[in-house]
Amino acid sequence: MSVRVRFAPSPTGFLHIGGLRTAFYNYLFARHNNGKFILRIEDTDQARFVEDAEQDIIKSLEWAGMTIDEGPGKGGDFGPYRQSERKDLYHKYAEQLIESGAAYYAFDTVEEIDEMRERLEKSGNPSPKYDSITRQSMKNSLTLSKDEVERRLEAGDEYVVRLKVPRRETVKFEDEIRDIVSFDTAGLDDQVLLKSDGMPTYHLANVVDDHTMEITHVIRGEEWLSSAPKHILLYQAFGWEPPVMAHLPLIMSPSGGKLSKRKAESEGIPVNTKDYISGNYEPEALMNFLAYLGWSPGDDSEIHDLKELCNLFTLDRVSKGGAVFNYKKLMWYNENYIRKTPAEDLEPRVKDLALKLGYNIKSDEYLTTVVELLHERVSKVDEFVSMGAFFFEAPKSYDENALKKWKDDSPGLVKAYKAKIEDLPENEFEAATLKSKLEEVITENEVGFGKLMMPLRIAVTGQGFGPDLFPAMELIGKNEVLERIDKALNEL
RNA sequence: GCCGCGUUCGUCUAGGGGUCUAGGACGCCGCCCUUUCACGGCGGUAGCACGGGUUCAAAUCCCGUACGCGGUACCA
Repeated sequence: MSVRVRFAPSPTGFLHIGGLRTAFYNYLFARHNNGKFILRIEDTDQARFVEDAEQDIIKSLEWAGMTIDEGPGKGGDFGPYRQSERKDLYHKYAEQLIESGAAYYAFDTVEEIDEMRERLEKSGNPSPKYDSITRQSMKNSLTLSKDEVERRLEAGDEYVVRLKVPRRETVKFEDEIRDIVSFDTAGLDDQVLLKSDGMPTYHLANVVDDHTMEITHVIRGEEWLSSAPKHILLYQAFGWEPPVMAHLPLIMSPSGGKLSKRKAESEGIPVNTKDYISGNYEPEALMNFLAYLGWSPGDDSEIHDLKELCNLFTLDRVSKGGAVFNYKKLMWYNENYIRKTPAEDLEPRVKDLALKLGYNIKSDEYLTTVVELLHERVSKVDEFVSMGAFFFEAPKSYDENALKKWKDDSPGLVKAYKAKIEDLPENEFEAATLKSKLEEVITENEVGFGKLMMPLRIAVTGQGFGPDLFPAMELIGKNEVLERIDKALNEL
């Protein structure tokens, strides 16, 4: 049977970085096995539904380099791919379960259940909320007479359909990543399958869809592991063969715990995929990094492109423990990808960014040189226009840290240097000459190279770091450089 | 509380009884290159959670403990 996997997010917000990784593992697995990668939108929670979320998910996957084989907007033989459009199916299967005795109608209101829960907790017997005893005291088709149930249904009373979880049974299954996992049904609630608004819960919809869509492998986050036995029970109740399960380790925050929106942001980690898009991260770098967060190919390699990752990825090499998001390593990947990218591919992107900031770009050649000078120094594309801002406009302020290098003798040295270069003809205002002039000044004044170098850099760029200064000055041009030196001399 | 899952350098990981005085990567530190900033090169720092077994031999297998994480909804 050919491999079919799905990424099944619920459209309750922007695609989270953890969701992106889950999608990616599914994608890699599909491609590795020549299978299909399916997107299914699990929009069964009306209350948390977010209008733009689906588009955000699709855009994010596309940006990350994943192509969807079947899904909303894409089509496929197993649609529709939005659960809200498959309501009839779930009802049909829920009824089937009721007929076979595997599920039942329940008429208790949310309030009544809360009350029951509270009472149980106070009685010091907090654990099973719906064991066979409790359930008998509640209003459902297990305890009510057939006529009464009939009457309530016809009267339009609100009801849910619950799975009748068998008691004192062990549910065992083999997880591709965790081996045998087993649960005792005593700890399982009689899960709601159909909500009173007529929508299915995740559990029903998920099982019905995975089966009807012929999903072969369910690869999802570890937060689903505890629900897996419920799903297994459902497959059994339907008489269906469950798909292979694989529960992925969670991505953790550096301070511990699941990488939540709040935590991530307070730690400076972008949490939504769209933040990586707008933050100008390299998708290949992010995906390479994400692939290695909970998986490794087993050798010492670190850098792989999408195609290689597809070739290398197998579930048996996924690790079990949670993986802490390491932002610095992400940046290392990003840097790597930028260096590998040819300058001419970077140029249009840098141009866009510069234009967005309202910078005036003298010429394409000018931009080419800017990119070349900074190529080995930036770790993210937007740094071409931040670290390299001085290529486009005179420094508006001077970096505080760098200013420590502006000493008492700095103005004198800078003045001396200015005197040496101000009479240079335009066509001799080039890197080698500028450098030799600087050498003259330092020997004449018997000071170290850095004594003049740093102040000069500060004057021209406003920073204490950056690209090779002499070619940079050459590019910026004589008039501008002299103006900047004057400005610094006046202000510092 | 209960249930489940996990635990190798600060972090991501390799390792599946002897080849482990535990390998790689990020980070950090140092040196070299560069009379500037980086890149790069070289080197260093640092880890098998703990306690019991099993075995001639355990990071590797078993059992406990601790700790972490997840779940415990008419949310996914």
